[in-house]
Formats: sequence, C-alpha cells, structure tokens
Amino acid sequence: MTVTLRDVARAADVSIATASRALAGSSLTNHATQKHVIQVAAALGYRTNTFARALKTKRSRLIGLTVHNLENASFQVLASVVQTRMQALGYQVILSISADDPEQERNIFKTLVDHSVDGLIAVPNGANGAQLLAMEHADIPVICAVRRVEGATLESVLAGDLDGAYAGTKHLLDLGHRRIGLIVGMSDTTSGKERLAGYKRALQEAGLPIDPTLIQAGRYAPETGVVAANALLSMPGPPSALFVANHESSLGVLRVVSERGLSIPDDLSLLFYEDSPWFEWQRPAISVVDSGAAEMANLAVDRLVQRLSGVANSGREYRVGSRLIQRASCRAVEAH
Amino acid sequence: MTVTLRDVARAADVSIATASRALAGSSLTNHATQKHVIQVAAALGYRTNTFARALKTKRSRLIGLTVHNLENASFQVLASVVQTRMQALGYQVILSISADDPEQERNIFKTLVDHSVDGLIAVPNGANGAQLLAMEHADIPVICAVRRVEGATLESVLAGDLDGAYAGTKHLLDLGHRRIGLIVGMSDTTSGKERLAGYKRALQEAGLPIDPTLIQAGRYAPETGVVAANALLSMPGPPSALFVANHESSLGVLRVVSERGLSIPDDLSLLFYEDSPWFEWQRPAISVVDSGAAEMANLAVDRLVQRLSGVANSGREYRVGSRLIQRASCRAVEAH
DNA sequence: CTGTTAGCGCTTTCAC
DNA sequence: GTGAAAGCGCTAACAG
Repeated sequence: MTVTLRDVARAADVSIATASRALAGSSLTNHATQKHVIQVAAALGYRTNTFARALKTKRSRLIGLTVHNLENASFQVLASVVQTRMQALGYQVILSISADDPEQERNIFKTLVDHSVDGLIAVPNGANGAQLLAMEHADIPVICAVRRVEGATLESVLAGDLDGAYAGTKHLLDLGHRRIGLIVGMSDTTSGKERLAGYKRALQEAGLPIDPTLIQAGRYAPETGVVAANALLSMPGPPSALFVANHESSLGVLRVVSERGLSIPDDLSLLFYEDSPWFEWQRPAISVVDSGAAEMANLAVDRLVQRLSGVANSGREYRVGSRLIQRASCRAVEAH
Repeated sequence: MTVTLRDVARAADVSIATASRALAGSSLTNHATQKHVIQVAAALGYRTNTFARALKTKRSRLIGLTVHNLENASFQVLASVVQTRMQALGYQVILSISADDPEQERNIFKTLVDHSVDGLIAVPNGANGAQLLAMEHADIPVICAVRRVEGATLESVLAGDLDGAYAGTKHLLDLGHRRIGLIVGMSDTTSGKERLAGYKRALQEAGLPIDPTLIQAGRYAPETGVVAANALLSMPGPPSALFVANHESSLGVLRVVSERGLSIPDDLSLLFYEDSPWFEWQRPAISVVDSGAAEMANLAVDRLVQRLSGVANSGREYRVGSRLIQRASCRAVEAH
C-alpha cells in the first residue's frame, strides 16, 4: 500500500542504500543516478517514513513548544512565530499548554522526551529546572523564553523587565503622579520580581517612599486584576494611576474600571504591560510598556536553530529591550 | 544509555515478549508477572520508544491541528481546548498555522501524513478537500471545525452562522436601524456565505431592499475592516449601524471608529461577531453574536475521539447554535 | 560511487 | 501464560 524505499530502489534499479543516499542528497556524486532516483520516487509518490528514520537516527524533526496559555498576547505571538519559522525549516512543533502548573509541566516535558523532540522552546514555570537540565544533558537543546529557571544554566530569551517597569513608572512620575498603584506578577517569577524592582527603583530615584499598600502581586490571571484594582481603588487615598504590569490581569482591571464608571484618563491614568492589538484600539487607546514579544520569539527561534546545528549551550541570557508606547490613557496631573 | 524493553525483560527475568505484554496490559492474566514487570520497568525508568512502537503499529498518538492564525479568538480557544483535552487522553498535538493559504495548507497536510498523525482537526481553507478525503481514505479521521469543505464528505463542526447573522441583523432592525452596513467574509467561505444569507433574510423579512453598497466582503484580516468601514462610513447616506461579521476585521473597524472620532453607540451602533474577552470590557462594551467557539472545540474533540476509537465517518455536519449577547454598543434609533 | 548487511526498539503471530 | 522469531522502513558502517 504505502510505497517504501525498497519499492523506489527496485523501480529505479538501484540498491536500497543508493536510493537512500540519493534521496538524502549525501556524499553521492553521480548526478544521473541521483536524479533518476528522485524522479522515480516522485513518480511513485514516495514519502519517507518518519518513524523508521527517527528510530534509526534518533532525531525526530519535532520540536516542543510549551506556553502557559494562549490568551496572553505574548504567548500567541510566540506560538505563531515558532511554528511558522520552524515549519519552514522542516520541523513540526508539538504545542503544549502548561497552565503554569508545575505538575502538568513535568508531564509535558516527560512526554516531549518520549517523543524525542529535537529541541524545546519553553516558557518555564520555574519549578522543573532539573528536568530541563536533564534534557540538555540528553542532548536536547532547551531555550527558555519570557521566563527563566532560577539557577539552571539554560539559554534564556527574556524581556528587559526591570528597565521596562522603570521606564513605565518614570513616565507616570514625570506626568506628575505620586501615588501609583502597581499590579504585578508574583515574586517567584522572574518578570514579577524584576518589574517590581523597576517600579521601586523609579520611585526611589524620585525620592518617593514605597508604599506597600500600593503594590498588588498576584497570579497571571484576569481575576488578579479585579481583586487588585478593587483593592487599590477602594483605598482611602487611592492612586491616581495604575501600572498594570501583569498582562493577564489587564482584562480584570478593564472590567473594574468599567464597572466603577471611571473615565480614563480623567479619573485614572492606566498603563499596561506587554502590548496587544486590542490596546491600541481601545477608547482611549492604552499606553503600554511593550516587551517585544515578536523579537523575543524570533530570537528564541534563532537560538534554537543554532543549537540544533550543533552549537553548544552558551548558558547565556539574552534580553530584548522594552519600549514605552505612549497612547492616550495617561494624563498629566498636578503634583502635590 | 536509554533503557529498552530488553533491559526490562532481562531485569525482570522474563522474555521481551512478556515484558511487552505486561506493560501493554494485554490478554496476559498472570497478575504477578505483570506487576513485577511493571515495577521493574518503573525502577529502571523505562519509557517506551514511541518510534519503534509507531513503526510497528502505524499509530503515532499524534494528532494534527490546523488553524488559520492565532489572533482570532475562536482559533485560540480551539487550540487550547484541543491541546488540553487530547493531551489528557495521551495524544500530543502538532499545531500548524495555514494563514488560510491553500498551498501552505497542502504542505501542512502532507507533512502531517508523513508524521502519521492518528487524526486531524482542521479549520480548512476549502481548497484541499481531495487531500483531506485521501486522509480519510488512509484511515486518518479528519474533523473540520469552524469551516467546512464544499462537496467533501467530512465530519464538520460548524457554527450556526445563518441563524446567527439573521439574529444579529434582526436585533439591529428591531432597534430601528434601516441602513445596516455589513462587513463579512468572502463568499467562497462557508461562514462568509451563510452570514451574508442570514443578513439578507432578515432584511427581506422586514420588507427592506438589499442595498449592495451596504455590503462589504473581504478576507478575514484587520485591513478588511479598515477598508470596509471607511467605505461604508464615507457613503452619502452612511449606515447607522455596522454589523461586523468578520471577526478579524473587528480590529480594523475599531481603528476607523477611533480615527474618525465616532462615539459608540451615539454616532454609530456596532455589532461584532464571535466573542472575544476584549469585547466585553471595551468602552462601551460591544454587543456580539457569539458563535460558541468553546462548544465547537469540545464537540470537535468529542467527534475525533469517537472516530479514533473506531467509529466510522458519519459524514455529518454538526452545528452549534449562535447566541446574541447584548451589551452597550447598539442603540435604538428613530425609524424613518 | 554503489551494494550488502546489520540493526534501531518494539509488537505480534506462532508455537509450546 | 510465555517464549522465539520475524520483521516495521530506514540509515550507516563496511566492503568492494
């Protein structure tokens, strides 16, 4: 039924080994033979059996991609870019969604190893570093994207979160805001920690005290936004600006703003983190610290491709600079 | 290095065949042997080689998933649901992005066959029906989702687009709108055609003429929205409501509305199609005809699971009913 | 430059 | 119930 290499060899009147070589375009020089074999193979509709090949060569031409979810705009971009570019290079990508859950992630990695992926691009949870290191040890290159694993010598492509949060906070400060609410990720994540640090640095540089009640850290989820925004906005001396450095929570914040009938930026200035196409066409358009998702994705692919071609693990961290994009959701206020 | 079945067999002091059976939990009855083998395997850290198994059994435990893009909220949901549920069933999903391009899609299908996927859930372009049929012929179940392929006997899980567009249009009509601009997909797509039909039917039932200048069909892309909205809004007698039944173009429409400084719903009523989390928290919140992406995704998985378990191709079309969700972007106007 | 040969690790008849 | 043995389709020595 399916046509095998043997059929091709027979039809082309060469040995099975020659057929294999011809199709692989290897050290073989005889153009005539090669051309002939290729032609015959095409005529027969031959397609090489990926399993037989993988069983022999131990490479699958499959790569793994793990993200927390597909709601986050950065992860959407990552998934699109990785799949499109790797496909063009002859790799297929196995997509997995970890929900940022250590145990699910553990299973995912195990399964990916079972499927002998040739490489992995992962937005890691942070708790399964040993497993990732074991993959590297087994010669499966791993590139961490967006998040990294503390203490593991893994190549990581990250955003310039500290600088980004600093720039965002400074922007708000320059506009005259003095009480700036921060909604951020948990401090057990790279981005949560760094963005918080950037916020604090900007405040300190401005000689302002850090008011812990103005800082709300939570999971990367919409609910975090509603809880945090409500807490912040219900304070006795509520902030005049909200810096939402927790992308998933943006939706929740928008909801609270809407429910409270707040007018942006008159009643409240809003600055988000990680751009999304929707932010630009909100009314008003929402200013944002863009973390460069597409650039990170491309860099991650570049690194993986390098590693796949044999380059050793640099163990290095790459950073893509953040950019403040001013739109219409932040207004200047009288400093008091 | 890697521990194989043979190692397990040796360590458990049984034949390799017995080991295989024990692990597979097959017709073997001797519980003792089985338990022992399983224990030994676990102790050794044995993991079955998927390629060797696939080479032998011709099933890969891999399924393909093809979507046009990951910007469309429905496709995000589809991808999330399919990957999460199939993973739980022990399948991995190979994600591919076709960009709605027939040629790319052709290659994707070919590659998926090369990787011997056990099944496929596809948002088809429509032009590669023969290939899909060939897959079915090769015993690879194919489930079309969101879109179908004209004239091919493939199971398809679709939205109730005609009824949805009818309900949406009727809603606008009931609100008193008489000139309703429609932005829709091309008529060579199921959804484009059906939504247009629903729109027309509602108009006809209301005894209103169909003004072709009020209908803008285009690709599923943001640009379509800007071109179409500009065309519609620049007309001598512009529509008082826009029914954007082309999800990808919503972004473009929002942009035009924003650029023109139009106030929603005072200057213009807006009704979108296919819900997105962002629509709810726009200001104003945008009314929408929700096509039930999650329900479609789940149904598609259900169907695939059935087919995978041996159920024959029903060749049937399944429809998930649409639902009108009224929010704040449509207002009543004086009928004239 | 090309053919012969030996498996990759597993499942699955077929005997016992 | 369990073992022996035959490959699945391919690649990669190793000869020639």
